[in-house]
Amino acid sequence: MKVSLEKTISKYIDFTAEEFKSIRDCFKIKTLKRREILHDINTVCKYVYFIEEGIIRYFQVEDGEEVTGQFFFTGGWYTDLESFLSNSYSRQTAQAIESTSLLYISKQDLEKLYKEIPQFERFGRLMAEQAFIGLRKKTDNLTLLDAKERYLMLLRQRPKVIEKIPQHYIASYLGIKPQSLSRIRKNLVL
Amino acid sequence: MKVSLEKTISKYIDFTAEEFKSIRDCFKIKTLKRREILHDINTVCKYVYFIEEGIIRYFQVEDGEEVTGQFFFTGGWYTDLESFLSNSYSRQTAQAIESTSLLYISKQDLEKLYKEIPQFERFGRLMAEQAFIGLRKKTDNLTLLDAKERYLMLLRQRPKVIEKIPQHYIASYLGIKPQSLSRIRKNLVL
DNA sequence: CGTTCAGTTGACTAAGGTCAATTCCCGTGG
DNA sequence: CCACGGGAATTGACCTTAGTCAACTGAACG
Repeated sequence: MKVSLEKTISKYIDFTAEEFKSIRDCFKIKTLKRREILHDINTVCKYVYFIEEGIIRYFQVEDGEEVTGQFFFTGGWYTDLESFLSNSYSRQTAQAIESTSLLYISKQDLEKLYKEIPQFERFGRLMAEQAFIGLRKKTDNLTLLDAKERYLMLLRQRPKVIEKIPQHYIASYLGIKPQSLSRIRKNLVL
Repeated sequence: MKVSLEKTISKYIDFTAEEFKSIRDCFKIKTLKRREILHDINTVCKYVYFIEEGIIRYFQVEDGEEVTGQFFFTGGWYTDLESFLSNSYSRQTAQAIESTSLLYISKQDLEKLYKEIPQFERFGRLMAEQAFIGLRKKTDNLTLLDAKERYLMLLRQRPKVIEKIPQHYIASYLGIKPQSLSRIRKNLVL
């Protein structure tokens, strides 16, 4: 089921029907098939994407090997913030894990909303704060837990990742190799 | 040398002299001696701190062992964002590495500024965005590089950390043991 | 169907950890 | 100002966790 942009934003700020209209008018629609690329490494990420339905992952490549950084599900937001803010070339690739429908907004339009709708700046702040807190959770797990504990934490806190995502992507997200994840899972079952 | 709050904020937003007065009036002064605790684990972090001069680190404890998460220098900002925003008990401790003078603002006063000075909300957004990007750099290094590469990256990108911070804190920040860092440094010199 | 790629398993390797002894340095008290 | 005590850093020997390489199985898709 598609998630509504209006409902999602209204959880954070209040706005009138006209205000929402001018918000909604800034977003365009895009759909991706399974495995299609949303934006590629070495290009500037020019948009912020809202996931109406589907799953996006991003990954970086190190020594010829994909390292998955994060998974974003229905109702979530994706951008490469550094590339988006500074117009620098992105060092990550974003890809649909299953067929995905997105709404996306350009930097110009986002800045227009920041100016025109005072509380939208607040929305931007709240999103950035939540993104920071989410990333802190990932970093804390990486620095404080070993591989098995990280897997169990993911299982407990984000079971949807375990259900929906191919195991070799999960392995690289956890900072281990697919073989190691396979062994961890084997030892849990026995 | 102390860094000015006014100059620091004015890099991000414009404000009048009166507006800055009401900003400045929200901050109180605090000084810490070397090794003094700024805020402790299992307490709510009620303030955002601006470092006029000095160095703060925060650490978490796992299996009885301190794991340093980050170092903050003169001109930087510190808070436990998750604890601050949700009034939850902090899982980290912040401590002065050398004698440090701080300005700090409460949540009430910060929210007052967000309401009274429209562009201050923008300042909050920009700070949160920069915090996110900084944390991404740390996380990327942890997931993409091995211990030696992480040390070299730190040496290249933040030499001040290497100069000013005791080595066993740097080790845990890099996700390794002091003995391993000592060996990495030894191998570089030879 | 057959090809391809994900996942599993086994044998071995390597990066970094652990334990312990030693040296070094620096802050504190006499 | 100096001496000393204790934590920081170093080093060696050995261990553990996760990685590597390779073979095999299985499911999915064209």
